[in-house]
Amino acid sequence: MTGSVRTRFAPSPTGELHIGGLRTALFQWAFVQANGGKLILRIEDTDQSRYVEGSIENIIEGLRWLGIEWDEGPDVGGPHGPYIQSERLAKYQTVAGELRARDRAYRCFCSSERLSQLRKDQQKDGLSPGYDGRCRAIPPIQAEERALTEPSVLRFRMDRTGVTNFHDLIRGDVTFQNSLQDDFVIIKTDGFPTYHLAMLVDDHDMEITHVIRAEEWLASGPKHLQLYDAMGWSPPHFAHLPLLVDAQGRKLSKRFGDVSALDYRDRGYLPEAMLNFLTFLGWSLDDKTTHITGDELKQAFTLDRVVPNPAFFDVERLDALNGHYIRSLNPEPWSKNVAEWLSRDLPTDVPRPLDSALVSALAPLLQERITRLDEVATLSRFMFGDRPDYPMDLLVERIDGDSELAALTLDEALSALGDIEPLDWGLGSVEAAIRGLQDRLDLKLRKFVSVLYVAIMGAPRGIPLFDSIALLGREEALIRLQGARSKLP
RNA sequence: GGCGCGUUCGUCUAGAGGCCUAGGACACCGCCCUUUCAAGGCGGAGAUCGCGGGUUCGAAUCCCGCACGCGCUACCA
Repeated sequence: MTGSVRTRFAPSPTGELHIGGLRTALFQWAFVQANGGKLILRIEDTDQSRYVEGSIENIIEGLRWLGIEWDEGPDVGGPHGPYIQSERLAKYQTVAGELRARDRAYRCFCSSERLSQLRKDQQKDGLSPGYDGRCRAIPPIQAEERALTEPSVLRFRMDRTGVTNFHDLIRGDVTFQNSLQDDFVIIKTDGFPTYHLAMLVDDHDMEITHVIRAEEWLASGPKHLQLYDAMGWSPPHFAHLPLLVDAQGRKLSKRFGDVSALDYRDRGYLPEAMLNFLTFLGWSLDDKTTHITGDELKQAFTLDRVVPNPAFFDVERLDALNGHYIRSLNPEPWSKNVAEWLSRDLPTDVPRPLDSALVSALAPLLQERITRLDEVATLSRFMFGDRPDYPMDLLVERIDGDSELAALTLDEALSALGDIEPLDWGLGSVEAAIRGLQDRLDLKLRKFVSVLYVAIMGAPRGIPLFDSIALLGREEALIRLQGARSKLP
């Protein structure tokens, strides 16, 4: 591959950046990086009715979150701008005019009612649905006259003979019968181009060499190829990426739930984890690599290692990866993350800024038992003045309901911890005191420690107990133990 | 309905005629470690490579047919 590779990510501003779109962008970015090429971001807003305010910002934010950078786009400019299609209308009109001059496009006055009735009839008769070419034969002069008073669209005159085939970089040769093609709309009643025309014009203008997009576009290949041919332009290379699907094997959609890229960020997924996860949805490096960074990916990516079959978006795997990356974070950045998510999620009555000494003491205790950052607050809110509320049953849940043992454990803990001089309070003394309980109760620590967990944090599981008690402070720890004791007979 | 694409452990994948009695990872199970929960270490179970025909000394890998799934079938992208 030469250094002149150019590809583009071309989302529609119809809402939030879709996770499937993110994966497409990631592959495009990796491809371009691996080949010393350029990535172009282009906004395809030719459907005014679907435009959603803020979409462009959301898309850009989502791409940046993953570390994807582009060389040309609406925000960074470039030599082929503008990069928003609604600002390039004149270009589409020019090409449409050229197509008409070449008799490859004609006005169509058919109403949408007639068109949908036509489709219904065709389907009923087992025919391939498509425009029947009713307006094909209207003489151009006559069509222009009618256009003065009647709404019309512009259709592309497809060549219905022979076949169209092209080489897909991922699937190999693909062939379509031209007789099954129909004359599709290229300029809508409102004067805007459809996707097919706008894409063609822009890809040509922007000197795109590789069109990398999702498989759902495969079937429109013939349309695009004929359009290129009609204009006498040479087409780019095509690569259709496998779809991301849900557990039922269907294309990911809102039905699936979390389809917005940034929602994953907001639920505590690390960009490194998401990048790693998405990378292996359809691509692999070799027979054993399961972890990869953006830097490694942009060195190693090749389209010929993309598989053609769809991939299930398995959140369990994302979770595993996220846990992996959380654990691999150095103390500094991890602590920063904890502070951030704590102040985001802790109840509002906990005063901010948070006690930074406490936060950094807490951080290492959390690191190994968290999958998503939004679990940080849940696991540590008991440390921030939030006395646990729990039913008595929970105290004895893991000791076979033995409330006598629970009471004894609490009494002994109260006394052992109470014996520690306030000045001696610390992890060492607390641990010694609790461990000392083993002799007094003549039981292994693991046999009764759950009672203490519940008393201190309100659950039989959580971050390490000794640290928690030490961090909580002597007074507060004793109060909680007493509180637990008072629930028992 | 038509056309297109796809089909290897539950999942993501490795595999481009003999290296495959099919490898890795997640999930699952067990053991170890252990202050709970995790994490970590070790081990296990799990795929007659969608099915049926060929070609070949030999096929997950090549060819043909079938089945199933998905995608497309808009004045949406």
